[in-house]
Amino acid sequence: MPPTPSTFLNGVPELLVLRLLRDREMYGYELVQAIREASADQLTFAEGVIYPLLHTLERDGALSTRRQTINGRSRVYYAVTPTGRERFDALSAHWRALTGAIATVLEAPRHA
Amino acid sequence: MPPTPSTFLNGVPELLVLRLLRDREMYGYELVQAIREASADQLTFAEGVIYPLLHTLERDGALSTRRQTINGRSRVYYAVTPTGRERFDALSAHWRALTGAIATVLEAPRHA
DNA sequence: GGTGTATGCCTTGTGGTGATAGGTATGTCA
DNA sequence: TGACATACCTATCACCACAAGGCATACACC
Repeated sequence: MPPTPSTFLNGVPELLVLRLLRDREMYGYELVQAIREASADQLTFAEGVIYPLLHTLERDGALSTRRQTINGRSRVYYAVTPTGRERFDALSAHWRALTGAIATVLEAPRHA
Repeated sequence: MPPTPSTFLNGVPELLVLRLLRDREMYGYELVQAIREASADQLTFAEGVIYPLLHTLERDGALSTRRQTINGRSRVYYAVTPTGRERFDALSAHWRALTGAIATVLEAPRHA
């Protein structure tokens, strides 16, 4: 009966991943926690969401990868490419436009 | 390659339908245009989205219906029930919490 | 009379995506 | 030894917006 856990979250993982990687390169496992921490535990996307997303973004040319072994564990660092930067800018603009429009409808005094 | 047209829109039709019906009862066809107009054409949900949604909300007890024939055409008016009102309040709160959290991540100066 | 447009309802099929639930492997610490 | 964190991955499911139709009546225009 209650809305599904993913209500309002369509597209959000991609938006946040690109946003965080805009600051600095990170690896998947790190991103999962970074999103949770940056949102004060309000946003949590599991690895099953992040890893496939990273693969898609890399395949689309939005991210580049760099492999590195640290303490015997292998990490795959992702960085935003110029294409990815454009993608983030477009996504971000889309996000602002939509949330603005929705706020307009929600806050309108009355709908005659 | 660009994000799908429905990016960021998961759950939004339900939120807006309940919001508009909170003001006054409306029928499906009317809601389709009301959403478009209330958002200055920035938000458009076709009948294929709205009608099934109305049926689901009615089945869940969030909406009640009233049939009326006007000018030979049959209309189905929908009104928010107390259950629907609660649902809207919950959805609305969820919306504000998520958009707030996302804004926090987006606008953070830097993610160390 | 015929044609197009608006009104008003509806359904089916598909694609995209977050969620769930696994699996594999190494390092660390009690 | 066992438990837990780290770090990668995949397959399957459920949900929902979208596209693309269908059906019927009213009305305007030519």
